[in-house]
Amino acid sequence: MRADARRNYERLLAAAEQAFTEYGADASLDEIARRAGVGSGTLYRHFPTRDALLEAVFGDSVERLCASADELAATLPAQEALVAWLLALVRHTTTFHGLASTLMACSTDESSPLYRSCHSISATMTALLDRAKAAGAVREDLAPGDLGALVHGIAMATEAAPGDPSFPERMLGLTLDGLRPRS
Amino acid sequence: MRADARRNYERLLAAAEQAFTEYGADASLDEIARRAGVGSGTLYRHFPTRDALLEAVFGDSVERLCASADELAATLPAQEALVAWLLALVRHTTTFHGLASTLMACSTDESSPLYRSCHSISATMTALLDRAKAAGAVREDLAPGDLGALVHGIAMATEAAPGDPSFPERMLGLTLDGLRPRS
DNA sequence: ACCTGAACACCGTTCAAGT
DNA sequence: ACCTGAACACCGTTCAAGT
Repeated sequence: MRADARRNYERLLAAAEQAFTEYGADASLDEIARRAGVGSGTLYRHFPTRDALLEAVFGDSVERLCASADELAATLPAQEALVAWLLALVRHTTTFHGLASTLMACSTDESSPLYRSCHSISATMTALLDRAKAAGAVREDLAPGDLGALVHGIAMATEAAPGDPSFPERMLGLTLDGLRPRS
Repeated sequence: MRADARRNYERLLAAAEQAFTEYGADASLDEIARRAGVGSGTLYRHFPTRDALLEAVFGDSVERLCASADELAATLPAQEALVAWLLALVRHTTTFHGLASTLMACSTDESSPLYRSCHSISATMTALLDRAKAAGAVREDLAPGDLGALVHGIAMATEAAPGDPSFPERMLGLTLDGLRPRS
């Protein structure tokens, strides 16, 4: 990549992260280009869609989040590892408004730039869930997709209930209790 | 109200219901005015905000939904009445895309035209919840606001998972199990 | 090869001019 | 009293013109 192109790419990424944090996932793309000191066409050249830009901004951190599951699995009992990772997932997908619903929407669309991130998330969750099932901590008949939907629902509810830092933990606690095997 | 004003009001209401169903809660207001055969200024005269229009379109059905709780409470055991009504609530708030998050956002904003509907919903839910607690079917420490958040989360997840009619019921089932008192 | 910014089609909202 | 539709400020996206 040419030097000026690379510089513009980096500037766009920084401006996008700032704008997404400030205004949410539907921040104005024009505003992002303006903040980066770049023509709007340049933004579209580097990132053809909003999802491509979101993926560039957040893809790495999603991969790190998924990688962290190995450590949790190695140090914690199955059930605690699952809960801890799901909490981290909710905190991560609520770093800015609208990210949770965006990730939810692309989970079935293989052509989306965010599909890779969605897939990593669901694969990681499934692995932790299987381990929790094997340990008898979660009922066998729980479909990974259903757990994913519940967690995304909690993430979206969290976005609507700001100012209560313990909210995600409490919601996850209430929900996870319902996933225990019947005694 | 003048005869032509009333006619325009009715036309706007019909066009809005159609557009909301077709395009979701963020349907173009301009398009709604056009469908109603009315200038855009007329729409704003009758409904100063999008929320005012949403309230006019859906307020009555929310009141009917809340009124139906009495019948459920009279004919069903406490736990079943709660579950049945929550399912009806989810089905109602997912009649078109974006309604659930709109209702969620206005639950704390007393100045919103939708606040009345929000309040009716939470009051009805609290009554059914208290009855379920009294019957020993739900744990005493469950805050009504937390149950509301979970249900809204399920509604938003439902919007993102179309084509599975049993989805809301399954999600509610999973969640409600977790709300049982510990044995 | 890459960038710029004008151009286009849209949207929400307001308001002067009409009846 | 009520309505209309032009006007304004925005937005996403494209593309001819520049370097």
